Amino acid sequence: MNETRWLDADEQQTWRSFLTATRLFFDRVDRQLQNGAGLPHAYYEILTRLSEAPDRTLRMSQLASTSLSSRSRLSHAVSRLEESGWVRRRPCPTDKRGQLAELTAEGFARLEAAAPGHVEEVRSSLFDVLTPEQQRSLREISDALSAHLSDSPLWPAVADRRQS
Amino acid sequence: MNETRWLDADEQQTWRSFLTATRLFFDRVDRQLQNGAGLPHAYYEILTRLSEAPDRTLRMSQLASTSLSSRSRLSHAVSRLEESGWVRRRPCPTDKRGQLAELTAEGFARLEAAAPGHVEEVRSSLFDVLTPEQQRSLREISDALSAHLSDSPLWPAVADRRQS
DNA sequence: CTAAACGTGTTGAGAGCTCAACTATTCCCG
DNA sequence: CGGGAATAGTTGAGCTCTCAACACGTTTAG
Repeated sequence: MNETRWLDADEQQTWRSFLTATRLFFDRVDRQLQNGAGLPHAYYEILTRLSEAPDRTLRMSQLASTSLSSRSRLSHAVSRLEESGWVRRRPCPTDKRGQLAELTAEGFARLEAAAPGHVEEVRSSLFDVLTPEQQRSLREISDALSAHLSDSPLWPAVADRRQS
Repeated sequence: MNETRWLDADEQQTWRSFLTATRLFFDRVDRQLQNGAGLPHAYYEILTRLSEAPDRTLRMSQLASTSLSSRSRLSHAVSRLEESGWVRRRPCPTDKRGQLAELTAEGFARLEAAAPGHVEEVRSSLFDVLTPEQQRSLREISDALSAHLSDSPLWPAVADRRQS
């Protein structure tokens, strides 16, 4: 291992501020959804991705990657969503290993009911706080990070993790 | 309730990209710490804040607010850290309700051992990916969000939550 | 001075997430 | 074709987090 490239004072500040901002922000989003719709944000995302898919149906693995979930997490989540009746599982006709997850009418209704409160929270806690210029910057920064992080695997490799 | 102010296409993109970036990034940070030091990031932060305090000691409530933790979470966390021997609890001399949390020598050593790997992850996954200009923007954006979010309470009010 | 309100910290139940192990199916290559 | 490797998804244990309820000390107002 080489010498550690420590953070200088400026970087420290940036890092802590970023940490604080994201924690506060996502806490609010999670909480709003939990209070307002009885749904954790991860579940809301799953329902959203399903709602946008053709036939409101996706393979589990597709759903896992688009909703940034591990397979395991998704599996647990869908089980719970199935118990609640928002999602239905069906075997995949073309691949006997596969499973399809389908958003039910009840699930869609639930999502529609939850959406306004959620969007309002995102708008008021994020967009309303930033200037248009800052919004553009945030977009660029996020794109850069996403691009970099999605194709640089952690360590050698991780077993049951993320995407296909 | 008023009409929902939905997100337009541009905002949608920004929002999703932000979501993706932060999820990927914090997943990596968490995982690096978990693998490299056997510590969740929240615990690392607690140890860090203690290490910076006078006598490496803080009141539980102080520690909760500086580490962005709820009281309850902190209480559980400190219990676990105490079992591991990284932290010690002592009654507060000036307020019989209070508790002081103190970082032990072992805890400090653990933190020192964990730090290089953690910093390297933050640097390579965050700072190395952004231009100096983007780093400045990120700082401004984060400051704006933090400022806004820390003094606008959620809903009417929330019981057992965050800071003093 | 006392009673109510408030502040500080803890606890236990319930939920979600991670990790590792496992089953079942499909792919690939000799 | 046959067998090993890769892929799809699930499961259960263990851990952390949240929420609500609680216990106890402190402050404040009548």
